[in-house]
Amino acid sequence: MGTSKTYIFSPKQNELERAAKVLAHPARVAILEYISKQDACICNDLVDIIGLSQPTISQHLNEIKKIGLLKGNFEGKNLCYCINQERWEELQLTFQAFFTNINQNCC
Amino acid sequence: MGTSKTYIFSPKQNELERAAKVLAHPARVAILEYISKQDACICNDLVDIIGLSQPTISQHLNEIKKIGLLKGNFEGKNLCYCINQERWEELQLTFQAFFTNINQNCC
DNA sequence: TTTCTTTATCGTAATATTGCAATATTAAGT
DNA sequence: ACTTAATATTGCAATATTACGATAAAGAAA
Repeated sequence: MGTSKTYIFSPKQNELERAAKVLAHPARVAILEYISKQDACICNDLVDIIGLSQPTISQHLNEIKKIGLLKGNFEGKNLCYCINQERWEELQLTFQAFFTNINQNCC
Repeated sequence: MGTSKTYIFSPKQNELERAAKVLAHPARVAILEYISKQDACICNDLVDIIGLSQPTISQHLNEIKKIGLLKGNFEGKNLCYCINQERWEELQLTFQAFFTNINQNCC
């Protein structure tokens, strides 16, 4: 127990769930908002901006990375990354599709 | 620890996070998809359709209710409820707004 | 090479989430 | 009142998430 029974559900349902999970923390929302509004790659300073410890920010960034929302250089001292726009739009469509299907003939 | 530091973030960021959290489980996605595609109120049978136990479904429904996505009759034996369309559109806009702001002058 | 800066990983503690069996509740039907 | 059917609540076990101090790793700069 404690684990979601993902195998019961469709790939699309699990994909939406995975995308939603990334947005299901205000720090990740804040990080994504900040990066997506920058004019260039971001190369540090997230720790100061968000206000969580460096390890915590690192973990959150990793979650965002895992779903493919970041692209850039992830080697060496100074990271340089930004939003992976293709993936961004893909997820945008995923949410859009979810919210678009709804009937209203009811109570 | 184990608790998100929600007080660090803006109301909007926390609102998106709360909405995302509801979608951050495939069962809740499935439940919402099913209800939103019905032509009328739903009055039972979710347990059979989703494939989780009755208490578990009840808990998931409660999470969905808490964010205001369901309206209807919640008293008595046979529940009858459907999507609260106003709230649905509100959350749709919340996600839309989030995904709309993005710059692309980068790597 | 040593030092400094930046990011990642490890280890751990606190809390949250998920799931279900057992039980309670609620109201309709008899 | 008694039974039945549907949903809610309780209690608990397993796992996941969040956060951070300590430490490691990887370059850049001296």
